[in-house]
Amino acid sequence: MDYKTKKVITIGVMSELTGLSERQIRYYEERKLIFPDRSKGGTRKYSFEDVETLMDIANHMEDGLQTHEIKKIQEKREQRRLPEAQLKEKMLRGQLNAHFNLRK
Amino acid sequence: MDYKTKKVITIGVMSELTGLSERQIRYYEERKLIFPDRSKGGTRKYSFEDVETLMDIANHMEDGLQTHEIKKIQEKREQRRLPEAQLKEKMLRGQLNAHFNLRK
DNA sequence: CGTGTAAGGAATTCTGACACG
DNA sequence: CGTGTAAGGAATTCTGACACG
Repeated sequence: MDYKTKKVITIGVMSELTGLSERQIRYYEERKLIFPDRSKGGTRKYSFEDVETLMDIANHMEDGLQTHEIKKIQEKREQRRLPEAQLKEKMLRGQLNAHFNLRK
Repeated sequence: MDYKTKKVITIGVMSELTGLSERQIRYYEERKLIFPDRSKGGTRKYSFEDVETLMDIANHMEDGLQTHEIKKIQEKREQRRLPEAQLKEKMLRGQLNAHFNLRK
């Protein structure tokens, strides 16, 4: 529906758009920083929003950050974007997970 | 720059987005109704604006119009979209072409 | 840790043509 | 006229691995 979030871009085009190598783009996916869709055949599909995310990642990498640090930043950004109710629910789930993980 | 006009979509995705076959999409290009970019390798790249254009074409085809009729409609639409100055210039060029074609 | 690369295979796309109508 | 299809080839993408560091 939305031009911004519709996943339609191949990794080759993404590479041109962001200046990153395909290797880098796939690696950031492995590190859970980017989440492409897949075609039936298995080829990755990205959105324009993903282009912005990748350029953001590229900037952070230039600053010498590690992928897990960038992941943290993304999570905080996501929290700030959430409404109150959802945020509380999310935090509660996190506490529950921590609780049960400790008891295991 | 613009999500709407940037050519980044492959023909396979276009086919899914519009419901048209790749054969149909290529044919409309042959009839000068749609103008994809090409990658270095030669694969077609479309924009979201092209998606809208194709769906418009699909509607006209359902109405039983022929491709050259749809082409005419596109040209009129393009004229309406042009500012005065450009329009006059365009018409003048057309007259000049007609003139020289006649004298050939 | 982050990225390049060669390897082999699979998915995707391309063109020109034949077919039908 | 508009579209399907089989054909052969080329471009694109995929994964897992080795390398460097």
